[in-house]
Amino acid sequence: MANEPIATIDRNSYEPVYAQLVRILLGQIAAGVFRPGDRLPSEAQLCEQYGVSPMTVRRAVNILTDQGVVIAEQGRGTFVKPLELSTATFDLDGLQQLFREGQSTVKLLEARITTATERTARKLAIAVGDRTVFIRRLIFQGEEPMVLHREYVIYDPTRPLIEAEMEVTALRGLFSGGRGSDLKWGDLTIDATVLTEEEAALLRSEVRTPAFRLEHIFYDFDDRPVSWGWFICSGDRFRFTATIGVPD
Amino acid sequence: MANEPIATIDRNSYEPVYAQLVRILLGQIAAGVFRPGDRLPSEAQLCEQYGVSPMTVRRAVNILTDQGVVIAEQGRGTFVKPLELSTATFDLDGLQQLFREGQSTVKLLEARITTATERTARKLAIAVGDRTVFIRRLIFQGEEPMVLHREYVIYDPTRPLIEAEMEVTALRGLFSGGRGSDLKWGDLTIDATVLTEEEAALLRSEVRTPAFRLEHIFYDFDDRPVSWGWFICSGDRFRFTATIGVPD
DNA sequence: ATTATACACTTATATATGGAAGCTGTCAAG
DNA sequence: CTTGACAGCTTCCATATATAAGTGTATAAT
Repeated sequence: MANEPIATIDRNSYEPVYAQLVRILLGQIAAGVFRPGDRLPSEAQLCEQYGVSPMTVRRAVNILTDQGVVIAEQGRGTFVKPLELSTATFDLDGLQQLFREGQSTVKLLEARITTATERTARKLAIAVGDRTVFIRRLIFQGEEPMVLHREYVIYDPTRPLIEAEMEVTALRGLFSGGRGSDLKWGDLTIDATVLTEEEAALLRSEVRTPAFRLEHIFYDFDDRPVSWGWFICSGDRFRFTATIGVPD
Repeated sequence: MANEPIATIDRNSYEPVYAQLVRILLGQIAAGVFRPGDRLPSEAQLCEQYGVSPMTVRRAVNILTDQGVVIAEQGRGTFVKPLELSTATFDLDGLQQLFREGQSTVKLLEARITTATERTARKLAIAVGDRTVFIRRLIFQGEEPMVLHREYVIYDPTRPLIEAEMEVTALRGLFSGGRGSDLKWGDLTIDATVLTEEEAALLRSEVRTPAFRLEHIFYDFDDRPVSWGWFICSGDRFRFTATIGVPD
């Protein structure tokens, strides 16, 4: 009767019991009731304290575990994890918001068939001289040019990919998951770079402004590259953020 | 008898049944058996096909769901998600590897007590002129300087934080989760920048080389900032990578 | 023709139960 | 003092069962 928890489970809530338990435990960790290194109450204790079944407690603890908030050691207990920089994950929400709600417009600067250079051929796993489609787009937010996009797509007359890719909505589809394309997976890398003269002019910025270069290669279900390209984002208009630990 | 799965559950394996099921389903998605937009077999069908209980199937499907590979719609079915750029998450593994296995050494360049400037005071939520500890470190990989670190820590005589922070192992602790510090959470942002003259000299690189600036603020359990600082990583030695979709 | 109901099928949640595996301390035998 | 067996705790895994809730279709009533 000593450890009566302050928060209780609301059986009439729409929020499932296991989710309530996750929320309660997260709140206690955030409030400092359980600190890094501390042991959480055992699952049996949690069952009794909150009046729920073992499987429900297990589910809640599992969620905390693969959220990286706690670590469970068999035979010893469940412990609150200390801060780890390496758990930080940066996502592309900032970039994605660009393509929401029609606040952005895509202007097609160029789209033509070219022959692959040595570099392009290597990236796309084709032969030098093979034909590719080169696309250049500029993404505006209102009147402001925000992102420049260059992309090489393998030229394949049997596929209607070219026409689809050239549509202004193609980019949006990539971000918000539109049509089920025949792309299986992709590799992304972020590099630090500076704007070239051409890029600075298009983005209405100064030459040599620090910028991000988000490179992407997409593969089809035969694991063959389909497209290679990159986004150029001026560094004074973009940043990536992450939060580690358990904020309020 | 039509849909006998090729892979089966190994009851004698150390790998739990639910994990085996996750691996099997991921493999089938990667192999193109189930393509974006397709409906997975219903949970009841999976139960029968693999001879496992509903709860086990549920657990496997749940894992796929919060891995973002599939999306489950109540009453309709579970569907394979198409590629989404926004699901890409970049982690700091590259940076973390720096601190593994003693391959890196930390050289303390400077550590002295200063008074907060306007900018520092704002970041640390203190008054201008309050005392802080300024730390400058250089992280080497072998003979090569890789990362420059600057940090302002609130000066608090009651806490032995200063001595702890000044140890060369302090950085490693932050990355690999050493001692359970009294830090509750932190904010991280990545900016694009270029090396200043001082930074270029220390990192043995050219001035104005593109670089990443990883800024961090850590808070204690009273939600008050404890330290503010940033890492400078030359762009030709660092990049962030991510993979989306289901590769082999 | 339109609307309402019923039914089949789906995922979502929660309970009760049993056992396996790992850690830790105690206690007795050597 | 050391070693080994054992009990009691922990998390981990899997099953069987029941209820709830969303979706779509077929059917019956209006």
